[in-house]
Amino acid sequence: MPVQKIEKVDFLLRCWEVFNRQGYHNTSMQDLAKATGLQKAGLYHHYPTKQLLMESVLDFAMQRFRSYVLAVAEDTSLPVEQRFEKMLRRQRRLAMLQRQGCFFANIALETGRDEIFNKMLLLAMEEWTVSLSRLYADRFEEVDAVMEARRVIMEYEGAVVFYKISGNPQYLEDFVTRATKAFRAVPSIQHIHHHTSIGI
Amino acid sequence: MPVQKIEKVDFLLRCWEVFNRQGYHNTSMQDLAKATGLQKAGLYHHYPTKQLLMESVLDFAMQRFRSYVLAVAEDTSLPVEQRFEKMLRRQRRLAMLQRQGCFFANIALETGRDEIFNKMLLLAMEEWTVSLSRLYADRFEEVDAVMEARRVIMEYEGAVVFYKISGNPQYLEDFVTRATKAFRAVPSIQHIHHHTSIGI
DNA sequence: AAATTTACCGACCGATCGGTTGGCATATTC
DNA sequence: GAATATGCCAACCGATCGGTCGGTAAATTT
Repeated sequence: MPVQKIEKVDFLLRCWEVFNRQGYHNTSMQDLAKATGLQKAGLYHHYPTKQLLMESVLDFAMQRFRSYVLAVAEDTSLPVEQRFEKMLRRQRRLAMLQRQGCFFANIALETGRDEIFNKMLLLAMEEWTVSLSRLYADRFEEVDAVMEARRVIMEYEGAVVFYKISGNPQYLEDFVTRATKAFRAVPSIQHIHHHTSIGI
Repeated sequence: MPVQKIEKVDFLLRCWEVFNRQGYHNTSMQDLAKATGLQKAGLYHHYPTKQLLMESVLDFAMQRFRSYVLAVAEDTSLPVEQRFEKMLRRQRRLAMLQRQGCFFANIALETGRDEIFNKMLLLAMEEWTVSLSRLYADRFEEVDAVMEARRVIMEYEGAVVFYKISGNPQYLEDFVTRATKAFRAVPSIQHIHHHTSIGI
């Protein structure tokens, strides 16, 4: 076999950048070819359809998100408050790269009704939620921790909407400040593993 | 001049439905023609470009949003807590029509980087914020009322993302419940018009 | 060294894109 | 009733869409 013109990781990264900048429908295979240095037919050698290529890109994006953002939650060398803030700051930084916002939300709102990427997208959002909820674990019971984590992610997604149409990073900055402050304000409970049974 | 095939309001409504269902880039002039009963060239008789047609649709959408959702804030026949909940319930209902979510957010995330509709979109979001913030007026100082209103809208937009990829209305329902409960929990202050000047 | 597998490309496909043109029919103005 | 203005459409434009095909050149297997 001949030499590759581009490594798989580089290839997916370039595609991700284009999809993130232009959206799914507004990105053509021609655009992706140009961005990766291949020809259009070269893309179809590796991926049978645009949709399947996008699924690979989504998968790749999730891996990167996992290692760049979600991994912070597991870094036990940092106190939980710092982990929380660091996670939000990394989310924020991602959103501000080229002012694209949140890749998952972009694709979610654009293609949600088509049901083509929803399974992957929901999986990503729920994994994100679980990850963030672990930081609430010593402050809330599990159900509440998950709900609060989801609420914070929702607020983040909304902040991204404001940021994206205004170009003003203050919306994101305020979000981080507000959420971090609220997190610190919740008192830590000593996590008594109380099963709800009473008596006997 | 010959008879019109369709009233302007009906025309814009049909276009809005299509744009809301399919997004901006994924909607063709052909699609709009079919939805309105005209031919493509007929559209171009009224609007010189697709972009300008969209601007009219955005304007129309804002008018409808104003009268269906924002107007609730001004309905002084209802106590402020009920106005608040009614507004959120109407937002929620709008998002669930055909599961399209929030029209403004859809277009914002799809076209935000293109800078073509951002001015109108930001105007819409800020008008929404101001409207909702009026309900906080007897609970917060103005700056805080605006910030809290914006925060609730952000949370709503995030809830819509979850709803759209899951099809599960519970995300929206929980949002309304949570936000309404939080609103009721804030104590009403007697709105002393204190200018920040001290002494003299 | 022959056969096979792989990475890739130039050229092409029918369909559709946003947009244009010329003209027809109807309602209004004069 | 002639002139004008309007609402609309059939047919068309070059460009681009997602996707296909036949082939070439290089690395690997045999």
